[in-house]
Amino acid sequence: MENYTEMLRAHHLKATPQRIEITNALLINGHLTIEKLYDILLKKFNSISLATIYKNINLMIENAFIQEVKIPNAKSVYELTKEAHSHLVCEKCGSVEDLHIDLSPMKKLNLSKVDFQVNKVDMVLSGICKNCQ
Amino acid sequence: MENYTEMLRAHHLKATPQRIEITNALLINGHLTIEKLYDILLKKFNSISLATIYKNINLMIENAFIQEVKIPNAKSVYELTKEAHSHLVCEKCGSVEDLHIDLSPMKKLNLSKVDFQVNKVDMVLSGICKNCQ
DNA sequence: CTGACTGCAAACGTTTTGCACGGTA
DNA sequence: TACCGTGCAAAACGTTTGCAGTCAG
Repeated sequence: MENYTEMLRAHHLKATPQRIEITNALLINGHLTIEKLYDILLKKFNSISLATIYKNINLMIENAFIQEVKIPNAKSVYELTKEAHSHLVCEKCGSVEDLHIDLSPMKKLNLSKVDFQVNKVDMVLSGICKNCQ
Repeated sequence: MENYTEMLRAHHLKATPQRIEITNALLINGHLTIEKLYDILLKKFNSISLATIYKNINLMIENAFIQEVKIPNAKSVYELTKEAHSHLVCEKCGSVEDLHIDLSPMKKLNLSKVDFQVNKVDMVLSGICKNCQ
């Protein structure tokens, strides 16, 4: 928390209560849609605006504090930026979990037949989570 | 072409000129946004409606003829359904190419520590394509 | 104290819907 | 011929913008 206050200031962004609560909600919940984030923040600020959520999400994406995760057949979720990882998405309950798996071999495509310089790998594994099995 | 006419009928969908042109455009172009698809179809049908495009895209997704590909920082593209594969997206020119690479090892996650039954793997590699290097 | 941020309302772009007409089977 | 599909217009949705008041630094 204090952590993100400093991070915000380091990027010349004011550490408003709304912004701190956004990072907090993501820290606790891991992955959130705009909708759920709004619901959560409404409990803390009874008159927070969706516009504020959008403005801050976009600002924080630009500053690389958070990232959007696009998911097949579902709304995007947002998460705090951490080391590169993939995602497990449950087709039943919609839960999203991180999967830390080494995809660096994928970055060496330029050495093989396909001539493409890979900068980033986004992988989503869809299936059934532990609880839903 | 005749191919898709049959496929449509097999699914109790009428093989209208608009639908045939959609499959045709995807067959020729590989990956298209709604926007580009609309532009292409406008040249064949000077009064085609965006509503028609959307209705048909959704219908054909439901019938598994085509698939949506969600791309980081860009609009979704649509492609004809074929065997599972990944995508190479150029960050400079925006081009999308198929990459046929074996990801079946990813499906065996349930055998390891992570208990998750993987049904589908969606991977997008972002970087710089051959032409843009 | 001052510029940045919030919340509201309006605007915007994209996607969906309802309906009358037209075309496929 | 019967019904499905098209095109139009309007509506619904998610997101962005402009602005006046407020707050963090």
